[in-house]
Amino acid sequence: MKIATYNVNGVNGRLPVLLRWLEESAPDVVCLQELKAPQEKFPEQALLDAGYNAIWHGQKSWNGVAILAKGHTITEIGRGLAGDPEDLHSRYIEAMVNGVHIGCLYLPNGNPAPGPKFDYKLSWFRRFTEHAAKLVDSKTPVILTGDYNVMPTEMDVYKPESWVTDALFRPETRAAFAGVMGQGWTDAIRTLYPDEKIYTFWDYFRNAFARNAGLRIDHFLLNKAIAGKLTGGGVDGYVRGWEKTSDHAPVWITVK
DNA sequence: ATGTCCCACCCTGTGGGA
Repeated sequence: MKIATYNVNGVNGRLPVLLRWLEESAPDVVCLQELKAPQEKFPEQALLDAGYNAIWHGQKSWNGVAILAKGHTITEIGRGLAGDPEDLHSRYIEAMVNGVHIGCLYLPNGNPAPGPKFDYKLSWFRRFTEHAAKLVDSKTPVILTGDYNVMPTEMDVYKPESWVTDALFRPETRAAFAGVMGQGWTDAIRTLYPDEKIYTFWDYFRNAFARNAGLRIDHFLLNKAIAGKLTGGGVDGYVRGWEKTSDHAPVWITVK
């Protein structure tokens, strides 16, 4: 089974890019982030025409997450994280697909830091960590994937020294990510490529993609029940070079 | 400090978020 994550940065603005990539990459399951579309403006029919069922949690202007699947039923488990009834952002949705528990997340960016947006990022991270704790030892295979807005280590940043005060790379953020990992999750892409620079995001500014000035911020976390079934993975970086493309590239893994 | 792209509204430009 091939499972992908893709921060599309506007599911309607990027629809031609999304459909072209789905056709070429043919993932079985896709987690999308940054739909930037209200619930009623999700392009359900275009995706059905491409062969993909979908569930989604939309929001006007910002955020928004979706799970797509080809040839499999998507059984929703829930949306949103427990622990803060005031949090109305659409940043989490989870479902069972083909016997795998799939969590699709869009962790807050958190800039500028410090400040209320950074506080929100860390509190969202705490709630996510509590949720992950309940899943790591499950006998059901669990994959938590999406835009974590964290570069876990210096290897994941083209120029670490210029990012140390950024919300995506501050010590508190990296510590929060390490806290989740400490529960026993496997970072699938880093496990497959322990020594390589792997990026999943390149800023629109300053010609970042051409310079390969990238960040690795889209991750797959595998629980113990599925970590041993990982067979491959990669970044569809060529998609980042297309016209009208997202600032993220799709990332995927295969599991047996 | 800058850069670029999305979305929504004040709606053919502007502002917020990333």
